[in-house]
Order: sequence, then C-alpha cells, then structure tokens
Amino acid sequence: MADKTAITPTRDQNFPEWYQEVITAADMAENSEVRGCMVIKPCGYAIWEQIQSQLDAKFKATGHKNAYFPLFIPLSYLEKEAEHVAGFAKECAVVTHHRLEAGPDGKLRPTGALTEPLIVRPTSETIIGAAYARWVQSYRDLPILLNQWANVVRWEMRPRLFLRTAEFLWQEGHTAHETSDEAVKETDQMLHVYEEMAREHLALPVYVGRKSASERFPGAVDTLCIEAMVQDRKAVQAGTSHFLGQNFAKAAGIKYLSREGKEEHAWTTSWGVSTRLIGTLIMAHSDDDGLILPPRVAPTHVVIIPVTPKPDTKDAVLEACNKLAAELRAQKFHGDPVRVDVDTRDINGGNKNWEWIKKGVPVRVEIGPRDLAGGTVFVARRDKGSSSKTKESHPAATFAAGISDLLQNIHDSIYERALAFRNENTKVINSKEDFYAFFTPKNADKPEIHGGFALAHWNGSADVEAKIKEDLKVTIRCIPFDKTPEAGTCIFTGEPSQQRVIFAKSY
RNA sequence: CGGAGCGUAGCUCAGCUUGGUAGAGCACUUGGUUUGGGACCAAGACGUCGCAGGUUCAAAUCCUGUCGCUCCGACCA
Repeated sequence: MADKTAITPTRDQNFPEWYQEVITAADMAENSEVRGCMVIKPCGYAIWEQIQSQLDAKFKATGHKNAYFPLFIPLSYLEKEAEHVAGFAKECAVVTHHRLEAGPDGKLRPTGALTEPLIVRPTSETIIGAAYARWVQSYRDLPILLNQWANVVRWEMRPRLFLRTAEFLWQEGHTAHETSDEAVKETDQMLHVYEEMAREHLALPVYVGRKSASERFPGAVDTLCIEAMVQDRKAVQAGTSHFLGQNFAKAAGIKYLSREGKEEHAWTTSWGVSTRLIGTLIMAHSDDDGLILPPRVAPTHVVIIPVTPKPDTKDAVLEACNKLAAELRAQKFHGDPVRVDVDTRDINGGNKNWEWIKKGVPVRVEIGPRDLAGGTVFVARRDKGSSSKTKESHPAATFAAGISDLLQNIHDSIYERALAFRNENTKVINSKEDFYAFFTPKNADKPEIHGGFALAHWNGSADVEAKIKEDLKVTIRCIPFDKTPEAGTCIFTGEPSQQRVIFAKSY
C-alpha cells in the first residue's frame, strides 16, 4: 500500500490521462454533454475566483476599470480587419435565428432568421473597437483603459479540460492610446503583470518574450507572451499582451483630434489570460497523488482533520480543532485571512486524508488525543509528497503564528522545483542534428516524455519555422527578452542570427 | 474534414466468436465491528445493453441503418 499512487496512470505512464485523472480526483471539472464545453465544479471554480480577484486588484492598481461588452457581435464587425478574419473565422459559433417553433413532429426548430447573423465573441477587439470609436473624439478622451471578465467561444476540434475548451472564461483588457509609445508601454506593463502573477501567485516560472510573426495574434503588430513549461516538458502559452498598432483603430474608426488639431487614429492594445492558467497550474505542479496548489490561489490553505478514535475524547479533540482554526483565521497571508477548513465529516480517516491530498490543499493538520496530551499538532505539507513519513509534529501553541511563513515556504519550494525542472529541460542547441534528436521520441508508437525547451539560433524566416513545425511539431514559443542578444548562425540555414529563440512542443 | 477504436449500472469494464433469466470490481444506502495513512462483515438499491429497423420461438450477442463519444491527423489560447 505504501507505494500506491492516488492517481493512475502516473505521469510517466501516460501524461494526458494522468492530467484528466487529477482533475477528476480533485473534483475540479467535468466534460459536459456539449462537446468541448466543461462544467467547472466548485473546487475548480474557487481557484479561478482566487486568480480573478488577485489579478483584478493588479489591473485596478495599474489604472484599469472593468466594463462589460456584448456576447454577440455583428458578423460584419469581424470582416473589418483582414488578418483578424483569417485568424478566427474558422472557429466561430454563428447565431442565425432568434426563435423556436414546434414543428409538425412536435420537435422545436429555429425560425425567425436574423437579417444579419451574429457571432458569439471569440474575442472582443471588434465590438469594443466600435464602442471606442463612439467614445473618442479628442486626445482628451484618451487613454481608455478597460478590462472585462467574460466567457468567449472558439469552436475547437480537440478540446481538453481547462487547456482548450470551446467555451472558456478569461479576462480581456482593451486600451486605446494617443501615441504608439504609450500603447507599447501598456503592452509591456501588462505582460509584466502577468509574469508577476505567474511567479508570485501561481508559483510558475515563465519565459517572457515576443512571438514570431507566424505565431502573432491575428491583426496585431506585436504579440508578447509568457510561456510556462509543464511536466511533460511541453510549453503552455499562459498569457498574452498585444500591441495592435493602429490596425483595429483603422478598422473600427477610432479617431481623435490631436493636440495639433489633426485627425489621428488611436493606438490600441489587448491582453488576456484564461482558465487555461488552471490547466497550466495542474500540469506544472501536481504529482502522482494528485493536485498540488500554490498557497496563494488555494481555496483552502489549511485543512484540519480531527482524529477521534475514541468517543470519550471526541469533544475535546473537536474543541482543539476549532480553537486552532480560529487562531489560524486570525492570521494573514499576503494580506488575506488564512483560509481554513475543519473536516468533521464522519468518514474513515484514511480516506479523508487522501481526499485532501488529491485536492492539493497546501497544509494538512491532524489533531488527535495524543496531540492534546502533548500540546502538539501533526502537520503535513502537500508539496513534500504524500508519504506519512514527511509529517511533522509541531507545538500547538506556536503553530498559528508561523502559518504565513509556512505557506510562503511552500510557495517558494513549489516555485523552485518548477524552476529547476524547467532549467534542467532547457538546452542550448547548436546543430540541426542535435535539434532533431532532442525533439524525436525514442519510441515512435508510444512516445515517452521527451524534448523540452531548445535555445537555438534562427534566421528569422517563416519558411524555416513552417518546416520545423511540419517535421517535429515544434514551434517557436518566444523570442525571449531576458536572454542577452548573442550573434550566431542559424542552425537550420547557416545564415547569421542575432539571438537564440525558444523552440518547444506546445499545448 | 480524413484514419482507427468504442457505446452494457454513477465509474472502469467482462459477457458477443458459438443467440437461451443482465454480470464483476469500485462507488452508493442501511446496520454492526473498526479508526494516528486508502478498513472489515452483512444486507440493500441501481440497467429500455446508444437508437431504429430486420432475422429468429428467442437478440447485449447475428444483419442493416443511424446517432454519439474517444484517440490519431489538419486547426488553435
């Protein structure tokens, strides 16, 4: 029993299936009867609420306000920006009717065809652009700094819970500025907000960089991104920030009279993160016993499990549990009260323990009669694995006072582990042969976990990118900012290159 | 939209080749014994065998059609 894992298969045996099982075991979400859509259950949604409230505070702190724009977008709006059309047309849900009538067979059928079909927003640049065009007349009306929390629909062929679903939750920031420079600064600023969120809240080390032209958001001049590595060594684009230049302003007619009295088009940006962050979190941190949550986004920081083997000590144990819960709740972690559950359910203690392990709660505290006698609490850290050997006895009197430090310590250890993993699997590659070897699985039928991030020189050609994608399913994840430019030669063509870029397989 | 596979209890699946009363494990309910890491015993509830036709005395099983799902490709945050 000792070496049994809570999740089967393990990560090594079958990573995709392990991922699904972690979600099921933690009761986070399930597939809905509508293909590609998911039901986010309370345990999953609570994580989103944490992400949402913490990010929202950062948006407010950088001068943004929230608003809400319509779900339905006139079809003609999408047509206004050519690249945008090409990017999204293939995955749009289209609304063509507005009424149902019972047919002769008693079944409902759509009637009342719309004169202009509506699309369900895949993203909102066009409809927000139309609003901004109405709102902006003068340079005095700029900047506009708005964000919306919304759902969007992209009709995906191959859905995966949290990572890629037909409908997903996200936030999309949309700003309009007087100058290019100001919009570029906004794009950088929001990327930085995402990077900070990933590092400090999600314990995710990310590469920050720029997308190559072929990976750019449709219609953008420049797309910046944060890229995370998960445990099968693939990349996940965890957030994006786009400098849209004047492309959408021209398409939507966002014009203003400048300080010089000339009519100008505004400069716009957009930026977003989605419920995909939850999928990234799961794949980056969890182990073969289930979810591991970084404390800042964990809906529950500490679960207290009363151990009540004998009825005569039960009341005293429960009292001690409630007392500790109150002490913990009085403590703060990054400004918020510590979130504590006391699990008093009358079920087998072992099962109870495993349930919380699978849900990824950072700290489990057991209190039983022996602890009462000794003035101790028995503490298990989720990030240290599930073995009972890692549990430690702490003095009950001082435990609550140290909880914030303990949670921060857990956060740091999760981050460090993810960082070490990423660094181990990021290789500097200097030849085409090494590159192909790095990304080719040894077992073609059932590929093992292989590859990682490759830092290689590239001549900037889209044809080379396309060829690599075709051969290996490997793409340029980003041109990283934090690597100092280094002259070299493209490993594919031998042509000069200014910088190494990050190649990887991706979700 | 191509290629493959699968639809049987809440879940995972057996049964189908060779037609004959609908099965197992897990989960669930009740009672009891347990309880410091996934407990045990007993009793119980749960099914239009994806759907529609056909063959047959008889279909989960054979035939035809149909719908859905999963995986692999193409596409994507």
